This record gives sequence, structure tokens and C-alpha cells, in this order.
Amino acid sequence: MERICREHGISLTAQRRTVLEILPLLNHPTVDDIWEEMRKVIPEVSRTTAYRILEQFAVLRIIRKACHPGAVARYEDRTDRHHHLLCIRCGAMRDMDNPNLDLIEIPGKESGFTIEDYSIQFRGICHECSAKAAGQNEAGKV
Amino acid sequence: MERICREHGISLTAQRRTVLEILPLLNHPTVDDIWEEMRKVIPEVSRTTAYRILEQFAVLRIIRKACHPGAVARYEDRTDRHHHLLCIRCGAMRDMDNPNLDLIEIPGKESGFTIEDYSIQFRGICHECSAKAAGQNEAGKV
DNA sequence: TTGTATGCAAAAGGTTTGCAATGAT
DNA sequence: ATCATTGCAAACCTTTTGCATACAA
Repeated sequence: MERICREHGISLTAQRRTVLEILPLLNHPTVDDIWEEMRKVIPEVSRTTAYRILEQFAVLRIIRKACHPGAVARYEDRTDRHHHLLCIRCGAMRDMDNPNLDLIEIPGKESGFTIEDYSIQFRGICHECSAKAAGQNEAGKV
Repeated sequence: MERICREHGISLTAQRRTVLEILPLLNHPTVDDIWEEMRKVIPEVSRTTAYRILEQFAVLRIIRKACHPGAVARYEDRTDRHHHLLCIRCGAMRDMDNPNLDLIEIPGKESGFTIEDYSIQFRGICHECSAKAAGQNEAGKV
């Protein structure tokens, strides 16, 4: 925890420590999700601080900004190779680990791009949305 | 063009036609990118209309909202399977087609998700950003 | 003609910025 | 002691909404 900050040349504040502690407990949270959790530990913490710490951590590659179709930023603590399930109905996002999918050969250069890594996004309908749709059909039949 | 709208039960207005004409010419544009182009054809078109048409087309699956780490929405006209190159420095996004990558076996159900499709996001540094970085190094040496 | 689509203006988020106060080393 | 970090408030930008007008079918 201290090491992470030291290695990147930034000081370890209570706010930064809290972000690092909270992040692994949340699932692709928005800034507000994180802020809410931070307030339980540091009631007077400002939303601005949450924005600043998250952006900074992302730049330093301590965490990652997740790709999500939707206006609000989402973050994830994992920076290793993994994949995502995305519900196209409600926007829910879950990690997916599957070693078979980690072996795709990275094209060296494409259109001048130097590729470093990749991840696969699987799109579909999540369990909750499937259930909701089924429920509505049932209701519709009556 | 007319057919697309008819099939989805919406009327073909000049604004919608313009969006359909413009979209293939732009590269993962933001709403404002599209709006700017629309104004060249229909000077009095409002930004709101651009937002509404794009959102509606996305819901009808005529187009797709692209996944991009960044606050502003981006759209793409392609709805077939393809992949993306994303520059982690400037956010540039390009399509990548590679039949070898279209053959990943879709896991049937994962954590209750019903998966319909997937796409791979390759992250790296684009040509322009590489050049810029190299230029700065040169400058730094002097 | 009838209901849908648009334009405008205002409201509603989400995110960033300037500055003074606070805190880490 | 010194510079980085935080909190606050205001600004900014993107997106959404309400309503009257205009348009497609």
C-alpha cells in the first residue's frame, strides 16, 4: 500500500489509502460509487478528491479506466489481462477469466499502432435482465 | 435508406437521412462530430436532434454506441463483428478486421449471462502519439 | 389530418478548475 | 519548512427534458 505510492513518487494520504482498500471490493464502480464508500471511512472527503485520485491512479497505471458505453467513468483495480461481460440492456459489467482467451497472438503493428495488450468484451444479457424479461412475458400472457 | 427506417417503423426525415449518410464517413465520432457534419447539410439542425437520432438508432441496433474510456459518447455505423485499436494516450480508435479473430468460441453462459457477440479491444500507442513521443525525446536531447 | 419528429431553451448530471487551507515527509 | 494534496465553490461540458411548432405519411 505504502509501496505502491512510494514507487510512483506520491505520498500516501488517508484518502489514497482508502481508495486502494475500497476498490477491490467494488465491481467496476463509478466515481460516485467509490466516493460513497470513501465517505464511510472519511466522512468529510470531497467528491473532487475521488475524481483526482482515480484519474491520477489511472495515469500511473495503478488502476484502469474501464471501457463502458455510457456517460459515467468506471474504474477497475485489475490491470492484468482479463475479459469482460457487458449487459447491453442495463450496462452491468463483470470480469471474466478464461486462460484460453489469454493466448491470442497480438498483431505486432496495425495501422501504425504499437499494441501492448488486449481484452475481449462479450456482450449479452445479464441474469437479472433475462429474469426481468421473462417475468414481463409471463405478466403479458395473463 | 428509406428501407432502414421503414423496417423499424420510424419515418425518414431529412435529419435521419443525413445521419445515415454521414456516419460511414466518420471514424467513431462523438455526437458533436456528427452534429458539425449535419450542419453542413442542414444548417439549422439542433444538437438535441443529433442526440435523439443517435440514441434511437442505437436502441434499434441500426448503429452502435462504441465503448470508449472517456466521458463523451461515440458511435459507429458498423454492427457486424469487428475489433478495435485504442490509443491509451490520445483515445484514438480504429477498426480492425481480422477473420482469424472472429472465430473465438463464445462461452454459452457465464455467470448467468447470455452472450450474443464479442469484440476485442487492442490497446496501445497510435502512430501519431509514437511520433510525438519520439520528437520530444529528440528535443530533450538538445 | 394525425401523430411523430424537431428546435429551442432550460435543467440536470458529471467532471474540472482556482484558490486557500491542510497535511505528509 | 516545504511542497504536495485536499476541500470548497464555481465553472464547464455533455446530455436530457418540456413544450410549442413543423413535418412525414
